[in-house]
Amino acid sequence: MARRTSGPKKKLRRGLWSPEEDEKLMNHIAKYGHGCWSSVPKLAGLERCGKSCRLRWINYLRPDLKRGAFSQEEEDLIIHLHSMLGNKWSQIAAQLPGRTDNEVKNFWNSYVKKKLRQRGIDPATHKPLAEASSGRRGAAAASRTAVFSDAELILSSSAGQQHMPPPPVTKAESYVYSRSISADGGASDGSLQSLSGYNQAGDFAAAAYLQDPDALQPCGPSGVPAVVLPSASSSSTLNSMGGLSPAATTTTTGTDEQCNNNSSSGGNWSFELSTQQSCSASHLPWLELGTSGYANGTAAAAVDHYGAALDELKWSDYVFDGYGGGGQYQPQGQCIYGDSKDAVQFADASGLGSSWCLN
DNA sequence: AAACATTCCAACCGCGTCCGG
DNA sequence: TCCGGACGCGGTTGGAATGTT
Repeated sequence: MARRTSGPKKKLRRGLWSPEEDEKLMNHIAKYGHGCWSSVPKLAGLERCGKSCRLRWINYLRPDLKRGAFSQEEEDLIIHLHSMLGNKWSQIAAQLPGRTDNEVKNFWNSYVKKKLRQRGIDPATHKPLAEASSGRRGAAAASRTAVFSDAELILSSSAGQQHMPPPPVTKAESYVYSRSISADGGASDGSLQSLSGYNQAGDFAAAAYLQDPDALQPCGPSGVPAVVLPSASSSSTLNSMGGLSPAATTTTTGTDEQCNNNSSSGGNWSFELSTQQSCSASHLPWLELGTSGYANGTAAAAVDHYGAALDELKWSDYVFDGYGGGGQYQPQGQCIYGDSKDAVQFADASGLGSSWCLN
């Protein structure tokens, strides 16, 4: 086991952080940014290791963190992303503004896992528990949960539209829960319907299909409209401090130091669609959009629509109550964020005007 | 009210990756 | 190319908070 600290230096504090320590760290970072984490404790007057300071900042002290319980939409998104990405908590958290990987991980382990198991779903594989224990009991469970096989997962309401090939990474398994599950099968309570976030209304309508987990990376080769949001678990942390517009980082991937320099001014958050290229959402290489939800036509129209709406959206709205709060649950409309380090993809999988993105 | 059990989450740990010297 | 420091990530743990008996 590696030494926890280097050399016979003075003993470093461990365990819970005191309010005084928090204040020191916050003050230091507010003034100077974190720079090199290993130097932070010394400069901030803390008897902690840099790693501990970094963790404390990322998971607790950052001003852009979203607090409180996970919303149903967040839960659905987590489940869906986990089905594709596995335990890539940082990538999952990158899709959840204001949430940290640690938070998502804890939420998963303490709540979602149990919930899925109660539904007869293996949280590790997102397949029926029945598959692990074959036999009549398993078959019954499979029937009860009505989870589709991978081959059936990628659905589109467009007749004749070819399914995308299966993701190349085996972990990437995505499927949906049908609402047509028998009433006594656990779906009637409504919770299962929303488990994957796909079955709000009647028949399965549309689902975002990620071609592969890497597709979550921003700015695919074809160059797509991007909306940049601060991530709770990324190195872009400081972009979100002090009122810096997330959009400011749309086309730049600055260093932490650069971020620090940009974080001094106040003001409202705003979103902007980058204008790198005009691009139809249907060209998104990483996303297949079901079309039935597009009442107004093309995916490109959706992008335009979002672009206009986002221009007026304040970050604070987005973070603190924009996540569909108060509105009808519309899980198909989701902002699918790219890797927070650079940019964020904005995607809609069902219909216009849906979801927390637009308030 | 006390003892015990369970849950939850902040923090720690170790490993992998990146990058500069 | 190698080495070491810094960082990021996922898994695990400790203990406070909460629930149950």
